[in-house]
Amino acid sequence: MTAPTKPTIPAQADAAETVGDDLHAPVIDWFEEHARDLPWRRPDAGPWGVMVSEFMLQQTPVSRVLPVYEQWMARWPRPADLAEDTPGEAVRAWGRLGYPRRALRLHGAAVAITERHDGDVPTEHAQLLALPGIGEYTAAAVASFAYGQRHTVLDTNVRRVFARAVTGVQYPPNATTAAERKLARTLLPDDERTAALWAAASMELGALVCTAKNETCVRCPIAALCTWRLAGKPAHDGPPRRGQTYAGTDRQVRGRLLAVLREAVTPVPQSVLDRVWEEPVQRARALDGLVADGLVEPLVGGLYRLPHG
DNA sequence: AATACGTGGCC
DNA sequence: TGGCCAAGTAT
Repeated sequence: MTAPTKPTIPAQADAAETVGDDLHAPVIDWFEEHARDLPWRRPDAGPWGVMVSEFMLQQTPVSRVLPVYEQWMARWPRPADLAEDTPGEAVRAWGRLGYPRRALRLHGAAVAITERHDGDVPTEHAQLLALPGIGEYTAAAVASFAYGQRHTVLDTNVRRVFARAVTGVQYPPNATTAAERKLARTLLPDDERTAALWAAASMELGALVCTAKNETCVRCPIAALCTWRLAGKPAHDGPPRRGQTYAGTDRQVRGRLLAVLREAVTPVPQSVLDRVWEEPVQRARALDGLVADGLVEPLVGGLYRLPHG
């Protein structure tokens, strides 16, 4: 069918096409000067190192990932090495990084890579996306950082940089919008190598300079072009961004239960787990949830351990 | 679309 | 001191 009326191109996207050309060089130059020397960015990290780092960095600061990453890569230097071990060992090695389902999914991804991809991290975005624990962002990140491909890598840092520099607002929307994806595509350099650099550079800018709080515009390579800054840095208006409650939630109980099981060498009796939380209903619900998620394996006789299978 | 999912550092 | 924040994914 033909579209009788072509939607008007939003003025922002139109302007962005021009603006993009002004942003790329300064941001990439800044990156090449100021990029952190992170282990997963070194040439010897390889696609598996990039992928492991991306799993660990989901919602988790670099400083806490570094030591766990080093131990992980030393122990499981290839996907097949991790696949041979139990998922419980992955959960244990995950330590206190948080969101331990990531460890389970990373193990599952390693198994899938071993079975379906001959042990090599796949190169295609669609193949990456099909792996457990890999969503839109991580698929693009691995394809871009590990294989130098041209993808829109839209994480919280990049979204914030775009929101400020181009859209002129302090914070991006709560959830990623179609408009943001469109803007990211518009801003993505045509050249593959430049696009990959741009992805890493715009993310690093958001992580180091254009931060959520206490942004340091004096160090920003595109401050002169930043719409938000030029507008006087107006405060975020819209609906408040949902905070994450934690104290007293099932998540806290799950955390305590799993902490006990991570430290245990032998199966743990129910009675020991019972001590981590007073309230029995919530305690039972949390444990059931962990079992349902595959993070805990119940054995006969009221014993529990990290999953072996 | 909204919600669940860990943990710890910071101001 | 406690809410905010940190390279999201799955349902």
